Amino acid sequence: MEDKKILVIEDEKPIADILKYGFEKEGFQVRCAYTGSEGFSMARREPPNLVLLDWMLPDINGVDVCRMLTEQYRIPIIMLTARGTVEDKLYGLESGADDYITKPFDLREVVARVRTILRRFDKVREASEEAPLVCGHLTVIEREHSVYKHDELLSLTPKEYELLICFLKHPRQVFTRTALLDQIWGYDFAGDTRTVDIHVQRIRKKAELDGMLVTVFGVGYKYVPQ
Amino acid sequence: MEDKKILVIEDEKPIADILKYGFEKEGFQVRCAYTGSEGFSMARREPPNLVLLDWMLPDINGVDVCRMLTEQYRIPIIMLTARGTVEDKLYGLESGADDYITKPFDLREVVARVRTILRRFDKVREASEEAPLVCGHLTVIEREHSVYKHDELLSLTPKEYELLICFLKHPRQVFTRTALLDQIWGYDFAGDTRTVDIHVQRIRKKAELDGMLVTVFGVGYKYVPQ
DNA sequence: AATAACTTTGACGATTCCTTAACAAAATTT
DNA sequence: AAATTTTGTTAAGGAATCGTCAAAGTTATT
Repeated sequence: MEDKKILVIEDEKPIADILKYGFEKEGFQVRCAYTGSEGFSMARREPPNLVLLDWMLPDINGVDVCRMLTEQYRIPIIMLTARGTVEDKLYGLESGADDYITKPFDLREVVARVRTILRRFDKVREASEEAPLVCGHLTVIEREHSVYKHDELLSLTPKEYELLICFLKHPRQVFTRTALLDQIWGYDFAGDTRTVDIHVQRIRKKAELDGMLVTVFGVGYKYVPQ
Repeated sequence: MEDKKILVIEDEKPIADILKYGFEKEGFQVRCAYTGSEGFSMARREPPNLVLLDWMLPDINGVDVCRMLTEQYRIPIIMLTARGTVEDKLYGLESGADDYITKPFDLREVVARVRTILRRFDKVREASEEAPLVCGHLTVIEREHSVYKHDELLSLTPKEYELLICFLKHPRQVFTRTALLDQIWGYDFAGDTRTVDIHVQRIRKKAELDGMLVTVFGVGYKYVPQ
């Protein structure tokens, strides 16, 4: 399901337990810390995807933990606060938290907000960060719209590029010619399905995918790594 | 782009218009209903992929509409509520809504949540369809159009593949040759029924199904596991 | 407007697959 | 037990699909 890691920093064990239970039920991996320093070291040892941070902690102020975390890592943080004044909330947000939730909270609301924030971060990372797609001797950097074959930049036409990406992103999945036409050319394409063949051949040559871009006789094509 | 259908049930026309505008800009198909009963009948006539449902409606309570919808169809619902208490939120969620959004809302957040929920629903549907079909020493992954015999990929022709799938999906059921011709070759096939025999023999060899793909003398063939 | 780049089509050979025919083997009936 | 029907097996011609090339058509660029 999901495999995002959540770190809960909360000194009231019952609340920490509720959060742990609720998020694990939704498929998250959860670890709990009961003091600020403990939480900080856990975050450093194994950076989670998101931190749920209590405002009031026995040793360090939650806001300070938040600052420490955001200074070193770019991990999204949600602050848990007792029902407070607007000033408190502003203070929390200024310290670097991405959202805040007031106690008592609705567990499903917390999960929903966590999902929203994680998704936002994924989007940002997809767009800005280099998450190259490496498939054997091919490396795709979508941000650059470029494909490298052993460090050599391939010059692909638009259709070739989209087709290749589609195959590389869905290894082993069979695509019929009409499915590829629908997906890449658009649902209103009226031409011959043999058009796909031609592009597949060109990709095979340019990207040296002869044995890996496999013909499934009578069905279509699929990309089989290795 | 996307071709998901959204149904907005909201009596305040300005809000419905904003939602319609926002989602259509993102490529969704949007239809609006201004009363609960109207919305219910629209959902029944042409089931949307997701419903945005106002909590306060002139004729029926939003929660009741939600119940009516979730009882009959498995359509995800997002409740739109005025800023309410935790109890209200819980009430809404318990009535079967998948998420709730408090007014005034940020249009982009609404779109984001809708996307999240639609994606989650797609995942669930995909997962149930994509579960590999395991039959003794054979494993079928339809998405890949591949059949494994003890981790060895079999190379099957189109007719062989379709025949095998048909047998594996209906264990112990007898198929006459004409039934198989109708189903796999098509109702307009004019050839000899012996064609089926040939393919059955080839499947027996390739998939090592000698004792399991059984001849029912004078009738046809059936697959008997074990 | 002219050029270049890309996409699409048509044709033809190569490959794979399907079907038929013929005969042997097995099961059922006479 | 012989005859008849049904099924298993093999081989080969024919049909469908695919790979490839060249060229025409389209779109973008200069």
